Formats: sequence, structure tokens, C-alpha cells
Amino acid sequence: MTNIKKVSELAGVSTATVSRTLKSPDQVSQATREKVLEAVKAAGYRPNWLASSVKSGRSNTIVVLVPNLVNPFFMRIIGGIEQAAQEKGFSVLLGDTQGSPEREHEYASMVLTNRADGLIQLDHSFPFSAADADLAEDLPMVSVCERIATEKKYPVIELDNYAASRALAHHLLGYGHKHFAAIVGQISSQIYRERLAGIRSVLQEEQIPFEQAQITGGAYTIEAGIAGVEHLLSLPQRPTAIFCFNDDIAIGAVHAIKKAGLRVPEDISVVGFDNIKVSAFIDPPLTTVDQPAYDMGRRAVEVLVSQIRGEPLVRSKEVLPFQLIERESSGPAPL
Amino acid sequence: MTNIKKVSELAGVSTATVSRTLKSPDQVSQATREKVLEAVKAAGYRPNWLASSVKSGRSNTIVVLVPNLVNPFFMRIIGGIEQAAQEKGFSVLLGDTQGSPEREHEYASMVLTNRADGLIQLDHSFPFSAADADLAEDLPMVSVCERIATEKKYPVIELDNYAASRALAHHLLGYGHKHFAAIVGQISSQIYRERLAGIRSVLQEEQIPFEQAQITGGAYTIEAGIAGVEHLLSLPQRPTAIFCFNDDIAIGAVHAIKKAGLRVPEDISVVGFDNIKVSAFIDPPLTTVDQPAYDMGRRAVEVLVSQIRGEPLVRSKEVLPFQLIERESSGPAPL
DNA sequence: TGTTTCAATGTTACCGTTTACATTGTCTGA
DNA sequence: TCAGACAATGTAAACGGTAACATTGAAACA
Repeated sequence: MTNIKKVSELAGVSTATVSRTLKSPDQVSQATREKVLEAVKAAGYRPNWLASSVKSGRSNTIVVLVPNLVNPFFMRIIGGIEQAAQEKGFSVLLGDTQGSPEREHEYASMVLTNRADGLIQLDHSFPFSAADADLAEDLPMVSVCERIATEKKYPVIELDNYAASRALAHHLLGYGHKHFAAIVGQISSQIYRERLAGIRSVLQEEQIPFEQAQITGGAYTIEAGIAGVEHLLSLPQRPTAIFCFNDDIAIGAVHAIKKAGLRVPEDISVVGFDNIKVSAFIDPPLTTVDQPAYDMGRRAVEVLVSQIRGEPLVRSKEVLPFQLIERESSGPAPL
Repeated sequence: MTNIKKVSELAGVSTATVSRTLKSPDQVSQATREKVLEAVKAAGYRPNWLASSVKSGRSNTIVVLVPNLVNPFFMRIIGGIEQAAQEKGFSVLLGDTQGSPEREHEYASMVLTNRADGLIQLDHSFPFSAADADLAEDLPMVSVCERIATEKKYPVIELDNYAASRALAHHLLGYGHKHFAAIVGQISSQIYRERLAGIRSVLQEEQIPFEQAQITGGAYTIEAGIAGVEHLLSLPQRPTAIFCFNDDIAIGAVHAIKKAGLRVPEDISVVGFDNIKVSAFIDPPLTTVDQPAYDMGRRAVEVLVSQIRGEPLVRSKEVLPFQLIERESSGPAPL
């Protein structure tokens, strides 16, 4: 291992001078600087990051807890996180939790052991184990999309899910739909409640019933979309419009509807959520709500890093703008 | 900061005893152990990972260089990497390179600075900068799917792309196709050459021409698929079967073909590569080659970790099995 | 010329663990 | 009763940097 001592001997200076040459070159004379840099080159020296970090007590690393790596929406968020983190000199430790609390505990505890300085949670659970909960008191943590289920208010970057689903509902009402259904994602999450409330509020204003039987789902997957449609088509009163709580569900729903011999949107309109890339290119292209995933990731890092730096929290909640994307999976209600 | 010293004072023992209690409890007497563990709990002590790592000289971390986070195929690989890494006690630093050499250099240099112990490269470039190249001599590095372009042979986990594209070609020949085209991904990569060679070899055996004009593309994206089809449809001799070098390209191709008023597969057959999740649920479902992405990620970690541990390399190349998935995007050639 | 100042560099303590080596004390066996 | 063995614990030196403080020497100024 080529360490700073070897370089200092090679250059005929002290280790402090080598360190200074690399960290604050203006404190070192021109001549010495050149000498040292030459020695660095000759020895092939790169400072040991672990050693500097243990000294500074900072790892300049953040952990990101992702429920599902294959979800392209999450990956767009992570793209933003990566970009912003790199700009701020942080690196990103990936925590693929698969929704498992044990995995979450494990990754979350990295912040307790100085392996990471902060945490971004994309799921809605409080990621620390009960045993660690009190230690986790004031740790830098930010949630994106979801809201962490705990008393203490952690900053959150989110979408106005309530308004967005109201927009979707109005969009479908404008097409004359009267029979609605929803295929929801993970139950018990904040998102679930807000989106459902948004839909409910609009339908209530119009005095349109929205029965419990027409709410199905349980996961944000294509399979959940397929199973949801199979259930809905078996009901006595078949819906003419289906809210899917993300685009994966919607893709499954469209697939299942077509497989059942029905048409989208002529027989049933389908709307999604997230606006993932592929949604624009399936048949029919999906009406959905665009979430600024990349920017959400960026903001999350900015907020987290300012927390890590101990700066005061400006806003504990940031709501980013959504955009209704009207495509061809939604249309006039059948007569 | 609660450190080991505080705990040792609280327990009335030396720091060494605290360390031993946590790392090798059998060296400590029952009574002391209990005393120490109680103090650990009372102080809310968690050992500082940075400090242990600097001592051991190991970060138990691997960097993964990903050209594109949003590609679900890469994410499946990364899922396997994550899983295997966790099992082996490693964590994963994500490096989203976007194909930029500077980004690659930056992430790759983490291995030089002890921030990570090894590197998995999903792209085909040698990720170290020219200045670092000689330092990078014997660093643990594994490439997945692609082959790293350098003299020294790094272990590689890959698919038999040649055989896989031969299988696709035979599949389409079986449907009586005579006019072929390819929409390729990144030119100059190993994958590009092997897949093209596979197709060429089959067509040559059958004495079927495969002109340069019918090879188009440049990126592994939906947009490249769309642009590719637009180009191919403008040719005097329109192909009846199109090889797409990944499923994203194929999704774009199918979209563009349908938009042009043609049918898949009645007018043009389309085949993809990778078997990403959504490929089974688009209309028509995509004929493609399944790559065991998850297992490739797992194997990459296993090979990398054994390299990190200094174990001798068993095989420098592992070829994992592919599977031809015949779905409805390919069919009999039009008359 | 003597004092002050300051830039350049060296010395050394420290970050929080781990661990080789030293010490203590108890138990065993002759 | 005492040497030897061994288990339990303490002491202190690492790991590879960084930075506060100390030292040196030359320039600046009165």
C-alpha cells in the first residue's frame, strides 16, 4: 500500500506537507509543491478515503431505500438523486429493500454507524428498528413521494396527490363516465389515502357512487393490474373507467381488458399515474399524471444535504407540480 | 458522539474489552460481557464503521457502473448484485455514468482510494482514466454483458450473444422471412458485433442478403426504435422482419410500425432482446431472448468478491444460458 | 541592527477501532 | 507449596490521514 508516509519520504518532506499539497496547495511553496506532486505521481499515491473520512467524521454518502429497483419511476427519482449527490460531492449507497422491514433496518442503521450521513426513504415506513428508534432521533432523513409514518416530522418531497387524482377524475367525468373503479397500489400508504380521497371528493360532488367493491389492488405491479381487471370484469356492474394508481398497474389493466375482448378506451377508459417512459408507446398510449421524478430526487438531495450540514430547515414539505397527460387510453364513456 | 471509550468507562473496563465483547464475545467472561452489553445499550453505542474499515483496510463496498439507470434490464442485473452483495456483507455504490467517460473515471477511482474494494462494469469501456490506468492494474473488476475493451483480461459474465441471435434468426427464417433488417444499439460494443455476426452467419448459410442499409440504430432506446423503423420504411425494399437489439428498441419499433398503419406481425415481424417485464404485456407481446439478468448480477458479485479476497480466478469467462421467448410479435412472412 | 511578522514546514496529537503483546490471577498437578 | 498453563483483561501501538501548534528563517520596518 502506498501511503502518505512513503510519498513524504520520497519527496523529502513531512507527511503534513504532502497532505497540504493535496488539500490546500496555496499553503505550500511552488518548489515544494512540484516536488511533492512528482513524488505522488512516482508512487502512484491516492489518499485513502476511509482515513480522511474517519478523521472528518463524515462519509459524504447517502443511503437511498428503494422498495423496488425495477420500477422505472423510482429509477427516475434515483437518477435525480445520483446527479444532485454527485454535484454536492456525495455518493449514493443503494438499498433495495423489497419492502422488507429487516432490510430497511439494516440499511437505515448505516447512518447510525457513520457509514452514511443521511437517508432518503422512497417507501412510507419508518426504516429504523424499534431498538434503534431513539438513536435515530435527529438523523438527517428525507422522504420522497410517500410520507414516513412517525410522529416526528421529517421533510418530505411530494406531489399533490389529492389534486392530481381530482384532475384525473375531472378528466374522466368530462368524458361522461359514471361507473368508476380503482386499482390501487400498496394499501395503508399515504399515497393510497390521498389519491382515493381525491377521487372520492370529486365523485361525491357529482353524487356519483364509488363502491368499496370497485377498489382492488395491493401492489404497484403489472400483475396487480391484470388481477384487478379480472376482478372488476366479474362484477355485476362493470366500470367504464378505471383509475390505476401507477402506470405499471395501468399497463396490466390495459393488457387484461384487451385480452378479455374489450377495447380501450371505447369500452373502458384507463388512466395511470407517474408517466413512465413506456406509457407513451403502448397501445393505446396512456393517459396519466406526470410526476417530476428527476426533480424530486434532486430536491430530496438538496434538502438532505442541508440537513446534514446542520442548516436550519426551510420547509418541512415541498409539493412539486404535476401535469395531466391526456393520451388515448381515456375517451368518451360508452353509451 | 458516543464512542467506544465512553462505553468502556461506563462499563468500567478497557476499550479492548468492549471491542472484544462485540467482535469476539467468546474471549470475554460472561459477567463482563453482560456488563459491557448493558453499557452499550445505555450509551446507545454503535461502532463507527469508518474507523473499523480504516483499520481493516477494507470497505466491503463495491461500485457498479451503470450506463443508464432507467433501463429495466440493467436494474434486474443490479437487483441480483444487491442481493448477492448483501449476502456477502458488501454494500453497493451506484454509479450512474450516462456513458460519460469522466463520470466513469470518477466512480472507478473510488477503488483506488479505498472507498470501494471492487468494481462491476455494465458498459464496455475501460473505466479508468489514462492517468490511473497503471494503478488499476490488478484491481478487482468484473464486467457483465459487455466485455471491457482492454488487453488485460478481466472476468466477464455474459450471454452467448452469437448463439442467441442465431436462434432469433432461425426463428424468423422458420416463418419464411427473406427480407431482414436490424436496429442495433450502441455501435462499437462487443454485443453489437456478436449479435450482428450471429444474424449474418445464419443468413449467409441460407444465402439471404443482409444489406448495410438495413442496419440502423445507435442507442438502446425507444426513440432509436422509432427512428429506425422510420428509416427502414423509407427504403425501396421494406423488410418483413426486424431484429431489435433490445426490448426498448423493439417497443419503439412496434409503436412506429403500427403508427405507420402496418400490423405486427402480419406485415412486419419484430423481435427484441433482454425480455424485460413489460415486453410480455405490450400489444403484441414481444418475441425476445431472455437473459438471466438477476443471476448475471449474482454471479458477477460472487466472482468479484472472490477476486477481492485474493482467491485464484477459476474461469475468466462465464457464459449464462439464454432462452428464446416466442410471443406474438413474430409470425409468418407476408406473401 | 534588533524586533516583528509571516510564510513555509515540521512535530505531534488525534479520529475511533482493532489487536499484538503484557499483565494479572486462578487453577492444576507434582 | 510452587512452577506452569491458561483464561481474562489491560496497555499501547497501530491503521492512514488531518490539523493544531511549534519552529524556522527570511523579509520588513523602525
